[in-house]
Amino acid sequence: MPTKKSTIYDLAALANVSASTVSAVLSDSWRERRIAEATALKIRELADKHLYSINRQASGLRKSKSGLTGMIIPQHDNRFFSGMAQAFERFARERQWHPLVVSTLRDPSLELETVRTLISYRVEYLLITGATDPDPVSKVCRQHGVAHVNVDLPGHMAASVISDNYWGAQELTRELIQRSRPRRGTLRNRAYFVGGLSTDYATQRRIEGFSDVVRALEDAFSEHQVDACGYAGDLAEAAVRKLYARIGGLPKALFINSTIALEGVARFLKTLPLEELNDCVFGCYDWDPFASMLSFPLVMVRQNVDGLMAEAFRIIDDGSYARKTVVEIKPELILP
Amino acid sequence: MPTKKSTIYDLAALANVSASTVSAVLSDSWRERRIAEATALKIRELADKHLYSINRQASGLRKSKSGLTGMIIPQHDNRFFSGMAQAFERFARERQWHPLVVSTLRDPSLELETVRTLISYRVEYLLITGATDPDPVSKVCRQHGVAHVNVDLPGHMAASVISDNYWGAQELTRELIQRSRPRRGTLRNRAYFVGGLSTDYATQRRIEGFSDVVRALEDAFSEHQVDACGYAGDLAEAAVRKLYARIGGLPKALFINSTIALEGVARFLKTLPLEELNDCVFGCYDWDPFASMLSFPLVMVRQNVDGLMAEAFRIIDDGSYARKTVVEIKPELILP
DNA sequence: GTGAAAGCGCTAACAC
DNA sequence: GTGTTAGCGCTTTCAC
Repeated sequence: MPTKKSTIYDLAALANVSASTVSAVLSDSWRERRIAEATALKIRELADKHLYSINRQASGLRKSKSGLTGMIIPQHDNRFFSGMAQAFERFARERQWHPLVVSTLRDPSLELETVRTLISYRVEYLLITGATDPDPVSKVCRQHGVAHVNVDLPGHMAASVISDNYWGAQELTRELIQRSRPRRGTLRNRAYFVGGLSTDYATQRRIEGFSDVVRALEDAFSEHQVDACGYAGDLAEAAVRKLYARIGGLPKALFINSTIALEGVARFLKTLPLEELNDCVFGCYDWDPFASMLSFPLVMVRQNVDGLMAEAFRIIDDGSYARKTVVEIKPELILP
Repeated sequence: MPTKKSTIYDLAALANVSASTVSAVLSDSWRERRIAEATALKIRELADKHLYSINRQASGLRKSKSGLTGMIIPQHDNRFFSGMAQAFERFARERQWHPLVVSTLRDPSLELETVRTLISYRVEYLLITGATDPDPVSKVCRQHGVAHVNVDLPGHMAASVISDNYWGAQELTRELIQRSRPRRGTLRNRAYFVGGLSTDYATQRRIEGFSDVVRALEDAFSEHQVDACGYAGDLAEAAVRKLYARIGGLPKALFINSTIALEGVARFLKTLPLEELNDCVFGCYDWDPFASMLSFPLVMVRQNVDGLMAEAFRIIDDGSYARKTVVEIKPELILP
């Protein structure tokens, strides 16, 4: 078992050729160099026999290319972002790039640090996905000439590909209101929005979509119909409990802004009798296979993970990443 | 905006010192070299001003170290593996290693190819997680002297850290049988196992745990109580539908071998009246927050992601990865 | 306290 | 058809 790694020089010595010949054979430039078939074969054999593995640190250094392409995401353990990671790998592999996915835990300083690290490894492209603070990250990338695209959350310094949150929220709200039945009591005869953070761009757009549709289809809209209580399940649970107490029961429709919020809401709903649940229409922005099987009917919005990635790669492919465009990709409504 | 990257030579020229001085200042060996505080400060300033970013291809090449540590997983978009990825990153960061997570799609040839690529980038450690065929991968790692541990699925050529599937299946089965109520009809008065692949080590162990407990607590056990129909939801759905037809209703207890199988089973169960569901006890090996909120009560097994990773890193830390030990980590039973 | 120089493993221009 | 050579950007030994 050879413990010391073999290099092209070792192979060159064994084959009685020079290192450049070995290099040419082992990359794919050997046809142009018109190297003898026999020489090539011999070198290939030796490489196999001696378990040669190219040192990409060396070849990357020499070529000023790493072959690496990176993506940062907030977290791996999340349906949406792990789906994005999966799609990212597929698109990267199609292009023979080596994908690197790293999570940055919604921490702006970790986002920056991670991107700096990726740059020090000389990644050639970078997808900034769901970054809390995309612009400083973008700045670092630009300064180092790294092609990059913002995904999911838009920035002001590079092209962005995001979900069409406004449209998705409008569709969901329309569906909820159409499915709902009139209720006694002004307060309960309304649609309500719960979850997310109003500092968050995506949440803002969804609230806009929600309120615009409510204003259009119903007689009135009040600020009290929106509670951007945060993303955590516990917060959403508390928010809905409070709402229930305030308006004296469930409203006719409830827009829940993320599956994580839905987890909390569902915990509260489990404490209520079934008849009450069947009198309210629930909607969730984001999709989960099990959520669609809960005991109450639920309209869900599924983001177009593939569409987002395809567009991000299209932008990188055609070199338009420096243009500060924002492309919005429509999500899909999933009926119960 | 400086488009050309600056090197230690550029900084050296600007600071009127040599490249080796810059290098010492920018790594952390400058105290030992007793470099003047003033020199160090000046160099730091220049580095910041000129956006210096170390070239890790070069430094790695020189030091024969990459600072990289890799993990392969079957897929990102899976609760268990994405949880593993998240934990992996945490443990790697604690050690100042740079984590690389790549998915290999349960494809043995992609597993090999990916590991070869990671090795060509000179990763220093490797976690082989859920690999379909761990031994060839292990072989490549050994040949190149890369420290590695099998995780989730065991191999024969390196240390392995896996879930205690036998124990978990026993616990789950015991719980199911204890919670179940006797049924009329021999066939329906039994516990059944559905999902997974019998070629898969984890499934085998779970079937052993299941059948051993059934034999111990019930009068009899038959091969017909087990249907390792595959992992896909559709297959599990069909399997349960067939079982339902064969035994004339739901059994008294059902062991579902993965959340993905549960998705399919739940689709079938939704077509049945609630009373029928409440007469059967359901168990799922693997955990999902929404699954625990389905309309029928469900006992779940949650694998100890943190425990698995902690053990894998312990093995790497203490250098015992070459010993072919198999460590089993107990999962946790989640009652409805 | 700092500089000079060698070399990590590879590629590519040029030579013959 | 293949060899020679000069770096890519960094670290580290040795020198003073």
